[in-house]
Amino acid sequence: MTSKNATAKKPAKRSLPVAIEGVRERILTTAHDLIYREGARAVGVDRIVAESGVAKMSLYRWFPSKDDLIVAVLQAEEQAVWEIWNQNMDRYKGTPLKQLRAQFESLAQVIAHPDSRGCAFLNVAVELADESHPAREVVRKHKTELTARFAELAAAAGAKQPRLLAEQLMLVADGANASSQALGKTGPSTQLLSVVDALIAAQIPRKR
Amino acid sequence: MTSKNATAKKPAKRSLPVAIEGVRERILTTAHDLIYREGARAVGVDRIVAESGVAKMSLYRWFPSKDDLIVAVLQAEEQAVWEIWNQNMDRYKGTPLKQLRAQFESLAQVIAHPDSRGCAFLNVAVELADESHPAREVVRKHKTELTARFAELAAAAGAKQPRLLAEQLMLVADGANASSQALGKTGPSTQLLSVVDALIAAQIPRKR
DNA sequence: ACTCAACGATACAGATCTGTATGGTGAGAC
DNA sequence: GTCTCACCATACAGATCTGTATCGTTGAGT
Repeated sequence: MTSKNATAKKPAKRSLPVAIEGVRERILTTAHDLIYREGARAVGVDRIVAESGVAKMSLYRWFPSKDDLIVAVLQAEEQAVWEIWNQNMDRYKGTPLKQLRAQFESLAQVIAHPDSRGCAFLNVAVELADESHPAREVVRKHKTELTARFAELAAAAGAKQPRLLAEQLMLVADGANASSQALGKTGPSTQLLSVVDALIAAQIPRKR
Repeated sequence: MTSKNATAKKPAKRSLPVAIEGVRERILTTAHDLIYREGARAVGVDRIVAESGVAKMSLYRWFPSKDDLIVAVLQAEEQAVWEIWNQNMDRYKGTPLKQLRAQFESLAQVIAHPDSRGCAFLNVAVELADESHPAREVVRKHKTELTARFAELAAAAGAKQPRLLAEQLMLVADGANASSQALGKTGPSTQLLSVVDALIAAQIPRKR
């Protein structure tokens, strides 16, 4: 634990130009990349330090522990997810059914990418089995929020049971992510959209 | 690597009564349990040795390396899965649609159990990111076989596109497992059967 | 010009990991 | 009785892990 700076204040006290913000960001970007590709447990801080080209003490200045770094990585991932989400929302503004389906088209594309290793949140949840791990709370929070937004969209699209449809969609979203890791990107994960369409068809009568 | 016994022969050369078979089995059972509950990377061989009450050298006599032990654990899990599968098949012999649904009722029960930590194969695939890891082949093999059996059942049940339905079902099966780890056993994973029914209804006209 | 803090570089402490080496014990084979 | 081998117990080697300590440098604020 950091002995200095008992008042948990960020080191950048006077200004935060390119240099200072750059170090933290570089660490976070590298950690995000490595942890996603190889796993939070498989990647050590020495590796993150080496590949981000910073000093080890710099990492521990910005992140009190590796666990804190993992939490920060997931929060960064969450931000990236919502950016894509919002892009899809903007593109089909006013047509909730298309917005809903666009999110899954987007997910299907991400999963099909060669570098994809599924859902970063699910992966961390599997690797850090202890549910009291701080990173697990980030996972729960994100998945809960995602489910809520699906429910909103489902309601706006005229679903008979929006909450039910939202949970069904979460199930298949996680399924596509997980399955793509077990059986590759040409396996069952390619059926994501067909399942989504079947579930939507069962709840939203006509339209489109 | 084992220096002795270059001819990869099992140590039990004359007889294998309770004592000899017992040690290997105890190691395997303990490893299965620990690895499933806490993760293959989180659990060390020292821990497995301690909790199974054997000598460390006994572990390395039966399993040349930890990776080999992990492979053996997955193979044992696979065997356990097929036993449950066969029980469900026997119970509804002659009615493929009921057999198919029974497999998912069974899965739903397993997932809902307090000690469940999802699918052992998916978890290992996430933890061991390197797809050339020997354990990953066991995962692929199992999931491929499972998909094939779903397709057989789907065809027997009269599905229009059995292979498509099989892959859809694999997707939701993996989804229920994964989601139960992220959002708990009261979340989207509880919708497994409702999704399965929707997919079946879309492919199998009447019946039942 | 002076100060101060972020930063790089290196070394280190202490724990933990996989795998090996070694010696003692006990039970079945001969 | 003697031999053999699976097994237990312990210690160890060497690598790797998280986190800390230390020193020198640099660059911006005053």
